[in-house]
Amino acid sequence: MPVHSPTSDATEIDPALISAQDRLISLWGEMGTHWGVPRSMAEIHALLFIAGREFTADEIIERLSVSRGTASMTLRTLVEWSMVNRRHHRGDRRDRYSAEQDVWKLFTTVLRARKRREFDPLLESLRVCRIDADAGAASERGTGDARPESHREHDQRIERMIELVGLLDAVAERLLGPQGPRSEELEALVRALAEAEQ
Amino acid sequence: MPVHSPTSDATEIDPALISAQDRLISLWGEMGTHWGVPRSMAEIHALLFIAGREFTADEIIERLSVSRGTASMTLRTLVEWSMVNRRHHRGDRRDRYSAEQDVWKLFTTVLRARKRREFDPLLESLRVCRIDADAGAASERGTGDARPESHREHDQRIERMIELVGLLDAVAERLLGPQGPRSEELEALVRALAEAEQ
DNA sequence: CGGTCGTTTCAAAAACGAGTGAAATTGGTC
DNA sequence: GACCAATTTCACTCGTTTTTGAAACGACCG
Repeated sequence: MPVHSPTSDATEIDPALISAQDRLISLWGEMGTHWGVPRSMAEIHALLFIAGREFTADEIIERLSVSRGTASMTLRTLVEWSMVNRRHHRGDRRDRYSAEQDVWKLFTTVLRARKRREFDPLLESLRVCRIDADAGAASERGTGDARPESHREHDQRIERMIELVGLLDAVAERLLGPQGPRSEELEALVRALAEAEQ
Repeated sequence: MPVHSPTSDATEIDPALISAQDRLISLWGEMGTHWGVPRSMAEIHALLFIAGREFTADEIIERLSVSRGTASMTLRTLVEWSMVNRRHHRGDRRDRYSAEQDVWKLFTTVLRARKRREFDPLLESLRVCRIDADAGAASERGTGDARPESHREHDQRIERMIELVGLLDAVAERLLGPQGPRSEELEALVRALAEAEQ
């Protein structure tokens, strides 16, 4: 076995390191449950990130005591979401998994995913919550009734929500950039905002 | 009963309005489940927001078909988080609940709550995930060993996470301001960021 | 090809969290 | 201070989501 491709046993017998990693893995798993991410998914990602090297599925399974099924499904999802890379090594049938090490890229990846999966559809659904003046009013236009006050107020509230969500969406868009995230620029922008004078 | 204090029956017999409200309530409840907020909590808040008037607990219970217990617990939490105001009316033992109508204030309220409940403790916990050079190294200082490479790398990764979370925390701090949120300013800031040149 | 190793799928179990409703409590009233 | 209405609490139920583990699948190797 080549020296530069050490196994888990060879590299990770350092109790202080292991225990520090475990603290982060537990913490991250706990955070996950508060943010709608399955605990094992967060834990697996935390392990790959903090160890900063490639793992085979079996190493992950053993280290975190998760089932084969969970590891497989979770890794697939993490790869789909571009949080983890899968690599095939010649001469080894086992795939190796590793996590993006740039925390800013991680951040934008998550932001992008949530925007696409939640903000964009939300914006669309909100529009449907308006009381369309045409739809209902058309049938009773003959009465000469103006649109009821209550309808106008309702629509104003929806409109304000749309405006807020749309604005946040635009901020995300701006941060992500039109053709993929650019970490340095994003970081600079956020830093500027954080440090702006009170 | 005074005319200016109409009951649910008196004000809300407009099917178009009710159904539009219901659409929003369902949508918001659904969003809640994706963001770690109990469905009923999101629904109750949506109802109070979109109706834009005060409700008694019983009105909420009937309108949303939730149990007394859920209504009580949820309203308490919503009031704790300053998302909903409770008001006592003289001559009526029932409390009335209403939601903040300014969506920007809502946004800052949520931001503030999540920051306090999640970001701040997270930052604290992350620090504990470092391999403190003093703690472990002290016992084996005699060996003359420098701090292992693996420990330095580990701490660097943690440090980068702390930096990211800390920066987001600082942005939130900046947006919220030192003595409570100021909606107009916040809105202007976010608008500027959204519209900045690409 | 047949065997081996690794991955994926899926039905069932376990764990978790939300919701219920009756009982206890509170607070106001006569 | 006893009663009544409203609110809160909490042990339990119910539904969902997560996790498991075994079986099916697929790919690579000799």
